[in-house]
Amino acid sequence: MRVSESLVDVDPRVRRSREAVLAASVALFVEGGPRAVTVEAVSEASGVAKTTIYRHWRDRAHLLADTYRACLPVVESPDGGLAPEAALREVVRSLVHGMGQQPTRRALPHLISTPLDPVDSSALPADVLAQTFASLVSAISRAASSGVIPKDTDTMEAKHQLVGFIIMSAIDPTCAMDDDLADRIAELFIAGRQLGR
Amino acid sequence: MRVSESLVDVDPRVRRSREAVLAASVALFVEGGPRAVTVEAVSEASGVAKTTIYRHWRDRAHLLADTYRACLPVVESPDGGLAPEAALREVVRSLVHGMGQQPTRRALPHLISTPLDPVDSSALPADVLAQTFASLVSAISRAASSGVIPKDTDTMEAKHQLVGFIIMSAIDPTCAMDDDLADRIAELFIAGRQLGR
DNA sequence: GTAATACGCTACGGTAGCGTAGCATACTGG
DNA sequence: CCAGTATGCTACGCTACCGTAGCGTATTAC
Repeated sequence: MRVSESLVDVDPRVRRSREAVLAASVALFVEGGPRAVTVEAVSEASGVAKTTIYRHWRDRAHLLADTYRACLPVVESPDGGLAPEAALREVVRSLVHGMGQQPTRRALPHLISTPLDPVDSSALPADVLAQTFASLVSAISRAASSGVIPKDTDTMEAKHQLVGFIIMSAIDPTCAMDDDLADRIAELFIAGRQLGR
Repeated sequence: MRVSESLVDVDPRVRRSREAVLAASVALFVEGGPRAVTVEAVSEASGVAKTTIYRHWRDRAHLLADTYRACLPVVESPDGGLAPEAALREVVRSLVHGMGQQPTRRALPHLISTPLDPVDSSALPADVLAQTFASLVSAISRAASSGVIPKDTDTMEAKHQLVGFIIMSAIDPTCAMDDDLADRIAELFIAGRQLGR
């Protein structure tokens, strides 16, 4: 029917409720992980009645899935006109920036383990987290095929290397997630790949 | 009173029960995280009566803490006679090996997030995970002060770099956690540090 | 063999959370 | 102003899980 209906909820009451619920839900998830996201806790924290929550989400699993999504950063793909090396650096910057944002940063450990939870993963898209790193993977591939890093580079291994560095930094609350760090991560990665073996 | 009593349980019934419970508990934790470790589930999976479990562990939190510990790898410190670079490579090998072992490997995502859980972390020593990386940190420090990597290396940053690489590899079930990988991780790290900036 | 002890079993009481029903109230769009 | 609709509220029934009590049985050490 009308596609716009799901995007632009005309009734401001609906918009208000949804936003309040999701904000509270994210806050609870960040603070205490999936276990803290109970419908009753969300209701109390948001000021939205429990019954109203169930009018917008089929069950707790669907609410949790939306919460999970809301915690993930949006990593934009780099400008297609950029050279492979610059594009790689740009993606790393974007990733570091995204991972450094609240609530992503504090939710990160939970974001990693929640998809494995046999209860809480029920309605959770398994590839949402992987999707966050899609542009990084393609940037690595471009860098490899263009010779910025060795052509026989194992893309997945390189992904583990970069993502691991970024995530561990983000998990450490004392770590500044700025462009300096991003550039250093990219630099150490490229330098090691060029020299190593 | 007798210190030995807690270490050497003379009664084999006690030993049997404890081992059966912990084995089942670890299996449940690996499979479904802390949420799956319910006293009743452990009881059923182990064949040990619930009341017996409570005779050995004060409450669920203490059982979970032991389970958590049992999932962590033991990383031995490298031989003190080893040169800094060799020692670093050795620690990385040991870490990669330890993280590649079951049940550590599959439990890893849960091991990262559980300490942050306001419920399940109640009796969980916060530094147990960090302790696992203690020998790595000291190896990095030695490598830096001896000039294998730049002397002004940020130890914590280097730790994030190495631990992140290792953990992300371990989380990927398709990744072979062998000495080849360990050596490559160490090599890429050192090469990048020597050349980068 | 015998006393000590660990264990299994059943049955509790209590709590937290899920998801629903029904009805009254407040808000929104026209 | 009015009809439609979203919301709030109370009260449920249901399930899973925690932690305990009491008693009979089996295993162990001596």
